[in-house]
Amino acid sequence: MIKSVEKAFRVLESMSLADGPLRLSDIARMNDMTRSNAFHLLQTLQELDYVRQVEDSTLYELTLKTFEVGARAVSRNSLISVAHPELVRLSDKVPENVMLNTRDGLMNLVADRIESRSVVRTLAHLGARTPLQLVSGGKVQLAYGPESLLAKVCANLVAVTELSVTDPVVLRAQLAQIREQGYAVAIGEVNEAAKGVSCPLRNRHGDVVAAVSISGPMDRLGNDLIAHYVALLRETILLIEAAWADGWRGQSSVARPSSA
Amino acid sequence: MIKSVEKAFRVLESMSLADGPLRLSDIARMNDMTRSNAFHLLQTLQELDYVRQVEDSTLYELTLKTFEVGARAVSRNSLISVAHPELVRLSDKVPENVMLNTRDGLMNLVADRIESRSVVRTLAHLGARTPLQLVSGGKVQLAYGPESLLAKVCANLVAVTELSVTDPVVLRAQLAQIREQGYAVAIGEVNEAAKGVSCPLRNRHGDVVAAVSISGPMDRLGNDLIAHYVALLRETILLIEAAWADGWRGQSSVARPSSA
DNA sequence: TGAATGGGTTCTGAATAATGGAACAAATCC
DNA sequence: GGATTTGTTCCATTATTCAGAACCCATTCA
Repeated sequence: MIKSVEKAFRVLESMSLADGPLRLSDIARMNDMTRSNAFHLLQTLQELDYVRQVEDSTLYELTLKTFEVGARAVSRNSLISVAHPELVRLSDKVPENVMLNTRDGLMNLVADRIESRSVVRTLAHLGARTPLQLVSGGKVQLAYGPESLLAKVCANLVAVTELSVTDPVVLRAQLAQIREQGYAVAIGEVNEAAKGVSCPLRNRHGDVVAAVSISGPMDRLGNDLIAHYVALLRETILLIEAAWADGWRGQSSVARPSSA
Repeated sequence: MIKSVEKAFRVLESMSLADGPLRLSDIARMNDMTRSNAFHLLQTLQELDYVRQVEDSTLYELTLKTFEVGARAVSRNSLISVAHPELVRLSDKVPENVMLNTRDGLMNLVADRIESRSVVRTLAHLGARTPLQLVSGGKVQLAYGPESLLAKVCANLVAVTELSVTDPVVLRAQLAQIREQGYAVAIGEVNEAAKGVSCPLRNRHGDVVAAVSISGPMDRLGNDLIAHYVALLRETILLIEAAWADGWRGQSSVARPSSA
């Protein structure tokens, strides 16, 4: 573990979590380092164009180079672009957040998200990564995923809220149920007030490669609604799967770079 | 400039540019470092969860943590979510890519993008950052931006293609014209085959804070179409500006975290 | 089959490079 | 207006990083 690299990323991450530009000494304090150390790190990050100082001030802020790099990393995923329009359509029918979840290692990733237009809504951060077993989208992927994956997840179950599953046996039971009913529900396992429903999305070979989910505040996602939402999800997923499969045949597009 | 930090980011970036998992020795070669050096860096990046080894193999690939961090960095931008639906609507009327451009330092950033459904289309990478003076969206932002910004841009003009502006005098003339006509056109300055049209987007105070653009292959964006596209862009922009201004008044939404 | 190549990983010592602390001016607080 | 706090620079010391050699494993080629 190269220490200076670790520190640099700690700085980067703490800046991304803050909600505005930060002062050098705060950054130093947040990460217990000396001011001079933080200064050198920031200097380096600045030269690399990940950080800049806000005009005529000594405050530091992130550039969007992380976004550039990150976007490049997901862009390989053609599923996202195929799914997006259908998610938008689904979002019109439902007063909740609609999300496309994929797997990234042992994490569930919110690969795309259409925000609910409701005034009271839950936050669905695009790009958010959460342990698979704690969210409905992740559970679906676990339920239909290989045993080897599940084994790894079981090896380090950590509780985030009181409702988080921490017992492998319980988890396996949940997954069995999910397979039986064909959808997953997660209730406040990451966060007390939230609830989500997910259904699996498959590729041409029938492997589950993603999950589409609807999530919102617990009190609005009553059990009576679940069946209805599951139906909507399945409808949407069928359309996405069809469009995606088409993509493989119709993939003759001559793509050339562009000018904005 | 902390060397190991610089190297770590070089590794990260080279991996994000590759189109698949890489071998250790290739990563080492690409960045001229010894294998053992590359190994240590990858080891560190792996512990930090930016990199992982693909299952049952020695290949290395990026996790999507960069995406997580990057997405968090842009999420502060409420404009994107407000603009998105309107961009989708615009995209239905035009067989080209539609983009929302903002400024990030001296770079133009593709903050959002709806892909053209045309078979022949240009690539519009979400998250792409390009020098402001080379793309239509950036030119608009320069044209209406402060002199201090322009001065900094002029201080380091670099040519990317033969058509890139490299003379400050020429650039200033272009910007004057843009201000006069109220829109910008860029022709293959980043890339020979591409062309783009952009119009400015303003906040409540009248400052230009972004540009909406339509871009596509040069031969399809004839001069006869420009006027039409400009009209469509202006229409869209008016709607976005209105919705955005509303947001400031209607910003009472109680947001709570969610479960996927 | 067996040698040979190239790859990933581990280890070690040498030397570089990162770091903390002192110092200072500028800014900020009271 | 005096007292902190802050950003930045400098320096010397030491901890850290890094190259290189050595290792094992896989694959290739003879």
